[in-house]
Amino acid sequence: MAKYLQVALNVPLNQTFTYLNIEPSEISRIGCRVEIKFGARKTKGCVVDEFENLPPDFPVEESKIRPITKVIDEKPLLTPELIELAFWVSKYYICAIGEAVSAMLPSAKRETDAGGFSFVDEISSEKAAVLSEEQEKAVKEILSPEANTNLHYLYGPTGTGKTEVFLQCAQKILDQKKGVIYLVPEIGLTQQVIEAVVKRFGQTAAVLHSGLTPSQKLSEYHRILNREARVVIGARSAVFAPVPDLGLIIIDEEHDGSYKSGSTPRYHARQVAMYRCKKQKIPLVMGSATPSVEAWYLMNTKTIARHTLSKRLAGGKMPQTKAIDLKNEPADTLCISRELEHEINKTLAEKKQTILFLNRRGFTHFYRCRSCGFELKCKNCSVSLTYHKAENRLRCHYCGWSTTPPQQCPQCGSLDAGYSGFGTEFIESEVKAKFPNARIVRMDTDNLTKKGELQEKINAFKNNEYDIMLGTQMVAKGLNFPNLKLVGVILADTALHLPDFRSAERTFSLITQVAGRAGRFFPDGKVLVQTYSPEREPILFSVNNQTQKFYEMEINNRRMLNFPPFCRLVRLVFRAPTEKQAVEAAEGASSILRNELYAIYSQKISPDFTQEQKNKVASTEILGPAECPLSKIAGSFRWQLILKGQDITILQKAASNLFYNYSRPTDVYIETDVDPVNLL
DNA sequence: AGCACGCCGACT
DNA sequence: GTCGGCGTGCTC
Repeated sequence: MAKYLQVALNVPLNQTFTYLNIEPSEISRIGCRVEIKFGARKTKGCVVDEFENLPPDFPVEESKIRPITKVIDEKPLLTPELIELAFWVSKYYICAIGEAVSAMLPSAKRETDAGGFSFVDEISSEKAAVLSEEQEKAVKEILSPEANTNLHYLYGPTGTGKTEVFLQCAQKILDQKKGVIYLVPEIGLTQQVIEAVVKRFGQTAAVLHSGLTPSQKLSEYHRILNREARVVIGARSAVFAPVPDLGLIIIDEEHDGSYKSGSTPRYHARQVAMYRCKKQKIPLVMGSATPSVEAWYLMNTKTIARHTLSKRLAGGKMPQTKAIDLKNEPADTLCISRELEHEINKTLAEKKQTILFLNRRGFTHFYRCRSCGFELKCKNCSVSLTYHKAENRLRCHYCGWSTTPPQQCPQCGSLDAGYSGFGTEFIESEVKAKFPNARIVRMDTDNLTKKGELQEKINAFKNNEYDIMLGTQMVAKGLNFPNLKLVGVILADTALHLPDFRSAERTFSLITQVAGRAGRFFPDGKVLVQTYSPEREPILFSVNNQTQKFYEMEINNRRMLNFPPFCRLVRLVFRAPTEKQAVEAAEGASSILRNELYAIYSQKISPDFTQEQKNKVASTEILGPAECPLSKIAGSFRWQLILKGQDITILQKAASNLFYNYSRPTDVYIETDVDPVNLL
């Protein structure tokens, strides 16, 4: 047994700590949790390395090394593969190694989720369906050892049978005695996929979800480690499942935002999966009806192999989809247009169901012309400007540029222009007033804090206990209601106006996904999309089902404005109890970063850089400081800097030097976000 | 991040 | 004279 153990602790320090090993063991302790004394407190850590002799340049005196209190795990919880992955996560996402390790361990504090699942304990093995020609071909190509790439994408509209392809790929990997990780979005509405996996693989499956207690999760880890469970299904953090002899990772609904972690380490499960699969030389297969723009671009450049499913299996037609131009509605219209009202009444009369969808809460402060729909954007960044009432200015939250709100619309000259919007509560009252006899259920995250309530409401709606469901994001995902006939999007523009360069992508994806809910069971299913901007591409292309055209347009925009996938971003958020502190911290950091980049450029730090690399450093931009669009959260003021450049390693180097060496004032916190998914 | 140490103000 | 405010600094 090794004399010294290197222990990673869940503290924001970029180092490990050395302890004396006290418990003899035949096997290596790497990957085991240990209990230790750290300073004055008792805490837990994870062994990431072990050795017999201290290195000659060991930083502290040997007498200072304390023995561990005890070994928690007799057998390692993390394999050497995962320890290596933790070091990669720590370096790539700029977090302490201990923070990366604890994100992988079952005892990690529970990740937030909209609600837990409830599961059947009964195991009814379900047989594989017969594949269509398209599906057969996809399975074969994905698992082909001769494929040009290990990255695969299953692209196809709702109802074309992606799940069955995933399941059969998984089965073939199991037949090779290898394990599978199957990732699904975080939000509790993908229960159908989870049930399908559990039904297909029975005892061989392990489900990692947020409803599990730490001890339940630990027991699932043991089942995974001793090869009892070979298919692991779960949300984002399941990408770290310690599956021995991993053979495949599946990412369902790849476009979904919940694959990006919102707290340290801010990893993206897709990025982690890509790294893990590349290291293990195994395939990664993603799937969606609305791939992320990055993924689509990588398919175009053949970095990811595209496998298209085009045929609707159940025979259901795509629903009839139509945009309703709110500019043509009478002035006293609130949120339900005449046509939508008419269709809801028709659906109620047929005893069928309606879903009304509002794609975002809260964001009401954007400038829009109520005559032509024109909205003001930043001249530098091409994102929507946010109105600040106190100073009466419109401001860009990427670069800080600002302008006074025009009195009349710059495009059509109308005086009926300003800032506006509405939220779920308001719509609920209008729906209640308009359809007094309808049974209405509202679903948004505020409304569903209790665990299990979400699933109850879904089941109740499925059982026809309600006529109208009113909800945000969550109703867009993976739900199938046999009696659903009408889907109404209250205001498709709301996501468009988010001051974020991905707003077009999100708008397109949301409308397309919502539309996929209707018409799966009714040939005359209908989708009505209310908007002030029916001519805007994300809305136009989703309503007309012109997927290719949307991606072409959006990729061109990203290229012109130099946003991902044509550049890389690192975002730094400075949080402080007063605005002054946040601004000053961001300004201080900004000048340090400029010096940092100059030092890298002038080869003080990296004398081995080539001219090409130097050029990349020189073209790196620092945007801001600017106030975050969500300028105050839980009493903290938030300001941000955005690093933009061609080479992610340069951005990471500058950001990590800042993060670990900047002696920040007390009360100021820095959040580092590599490859941010949103900039709010 | 915690937790201790340490040096100044307002209480019994 | 003590209790306690949070600035600074260290943790194998």
